[in-house]
Amino acid sequence: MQKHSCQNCKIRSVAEEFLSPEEFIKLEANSAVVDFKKGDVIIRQKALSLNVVYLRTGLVKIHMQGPSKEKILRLVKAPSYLGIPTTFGDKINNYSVTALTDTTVCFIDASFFKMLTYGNGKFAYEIIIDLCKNELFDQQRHINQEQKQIPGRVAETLICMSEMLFSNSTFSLPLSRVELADLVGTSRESLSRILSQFSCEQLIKMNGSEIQILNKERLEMISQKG
DNA sequence: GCATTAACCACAG
DNA sequence: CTGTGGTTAATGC
Repeated sequence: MQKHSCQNCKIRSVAEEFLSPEEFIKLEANSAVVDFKKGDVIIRQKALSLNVVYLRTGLVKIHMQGPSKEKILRLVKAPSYLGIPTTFGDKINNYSVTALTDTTVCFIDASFFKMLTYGNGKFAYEIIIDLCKNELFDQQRHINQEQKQIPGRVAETLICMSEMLFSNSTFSLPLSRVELADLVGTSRESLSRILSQFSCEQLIKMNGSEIQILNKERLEMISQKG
């Protein structure tokens, strides 16, 4: 186990700004830093949940095995808490979290994390803010996926990745085609076709996992009208 | 009916 | 693993 100091941590969460020195000492005693490699499962669906995770560095996918196929719910980049809903809301994890890059996380004992929220309103408030933002984001994406056609969903996903994840019009897809399809909510084949279609129309440039957005305006139009 | 959309299958690189 | 072509089912005009 890595040695760590929570109070001196350079990537503390917003909520942690409201912790007292005593709480930091307790947090330190109730948490552990762990490194994961790309592809490692950090939180496993159907496993007992005994901790909350704080993603310190790296990128992960939150995904869920549905009745028929796998669904990627959301990509999350550090820093962020992971697994709060499933730890507070159920004993058993409702979803998995898998590393898309090498990552460093902090496991925090669930009952201790609950104690923190009982005793520190400002800490809890920041956690709630975070959860609410995520819920709004999920609702928005859910309704978009429900009501847009596949080109619109793909365009939206590409723009979202470019803006929210990489802040760059050129980026390296952290997902395979199958995973991207699971994120967009379509088949691998349909996704593949849409991408090559976008590429033909000079909306994007693509080789392998490298994507460059060439015509964002047009992509946004496609995203809008679904 | 006819056109469009998207999933499923098969196969090739 | 990924791209493409053919086929099929559902939906809308």
